[in-house]
Amino acid sequence: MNVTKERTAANRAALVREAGRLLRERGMDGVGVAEICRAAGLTHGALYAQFPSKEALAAEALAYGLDRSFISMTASKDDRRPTLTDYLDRYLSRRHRENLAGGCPMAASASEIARQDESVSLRFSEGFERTVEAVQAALGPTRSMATPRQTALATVAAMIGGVAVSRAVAKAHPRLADEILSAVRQVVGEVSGEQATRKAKARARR
Amino acid sequence: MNVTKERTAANRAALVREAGRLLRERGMDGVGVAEICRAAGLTHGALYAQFPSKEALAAEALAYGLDRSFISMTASKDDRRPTLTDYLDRYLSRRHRENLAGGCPMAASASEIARQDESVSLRFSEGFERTVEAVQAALGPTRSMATPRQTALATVAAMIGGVAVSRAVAKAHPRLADEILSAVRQVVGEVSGEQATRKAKARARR
DNA sequence: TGTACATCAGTGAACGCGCGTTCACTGATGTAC
DNA sequence: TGTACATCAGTGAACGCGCGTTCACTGATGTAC
Repeated sequence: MNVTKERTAANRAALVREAGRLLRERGMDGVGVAEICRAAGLTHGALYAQFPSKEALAAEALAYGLDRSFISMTASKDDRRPTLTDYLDRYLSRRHRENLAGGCPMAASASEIARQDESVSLRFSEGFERTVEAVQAALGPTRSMATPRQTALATVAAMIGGVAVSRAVAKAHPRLADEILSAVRQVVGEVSGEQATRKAKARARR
Repeated sequence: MNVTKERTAANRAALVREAGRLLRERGMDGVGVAEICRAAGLTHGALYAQFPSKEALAAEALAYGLDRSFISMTASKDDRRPTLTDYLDRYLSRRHRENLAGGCPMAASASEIARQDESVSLRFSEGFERTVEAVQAALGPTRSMATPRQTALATVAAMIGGVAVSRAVAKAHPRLADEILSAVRQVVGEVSGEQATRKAKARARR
């Protein structure tokens, strides 16, 4: 070896990290292995010492990105457990919308996953399920006929859809993009039994 | 010319139709101009007599697909105006999820639009706005703090997200895919003030 | 601890391939007379 | 109506290009003695 075990592990981590970033930003066919390897400080041939194919790297990058995004969404705030309000504020924010490269892979790639193979669908499913469970655990009391599970599933689907659609219209209609985020934020907050605060009521009036 | 004006118009229409179908199915980089032209019964060079580039064809195909999808969602049923229930049943159905090629382009391509240029974002925005207006016009009475506009925006975002996410998990977890569709169907129905029927109550219990 | 050598992560040239686009050409259509 | 000819949609070979992957090679690391 011309590198230590530590160096090898660091190189592999860099490949996964940079692949995730670039794939979220440009999509599976929008970025080549050469560029991913360059971003990780390697030449293109190096990839195949660690992964059997670009697709395998993409699957691992997706899993890693889902982990990071989940951790970031559920991270403590001021040393207290984050509430549903925190989840929604973080996810349905302009900041998240503008952070395609570093944001949630589900919002970045939702409609492309259906075209990848099953291993990618599996990683996506795991990330989605985990998020649904976290949201379900944070639900407040609702007057809905739906079960908590149904409410959580619909909430997460709406969050992902909200960010994806907001991004899709952002170039042509930035104001509509903001309107979508705040509408989903408001309606999902109500649906999921978020505690009604003065802030929430003010938001509704916007 | 070696074709009549009628033939030329028919060829152009076939290009737009087949491009839409293939692009929804495989994405912008998943299908080449040669295959699109072949599907339309032409050779690859013919495209450039009608469109300046593949991207221009894709933008027109998106607009055409949005029209078709909108017409199909808002089509009369048994000679009466479709209700919100009809919209939701049609959109959030297994049939729609499985019909990637012929379904709504917003669900098929949501997360890819953000990476295309502004002309594509503009077409998407128009289709989205039109759908939001149709849904808003069909809303029932709600007890929400949200405005009708906000409710409609969130409803359409959730519909798109629901179908996209359901497709993303379908390969690995078909049961979860069904669960997502019916959860979004149930919760969105309540949120948008759908008239509570015996059927809706039965759906809630599922 | 010192020496000999096997390992294998990483290099970079090369592979075949399909991509989007260009272009000289064809020939039936549509038009001018 | 009949004739001459300009038009231009469509053809198919060719273009340069970047893609994912392969492979012979390098050489410092890690290991066996």
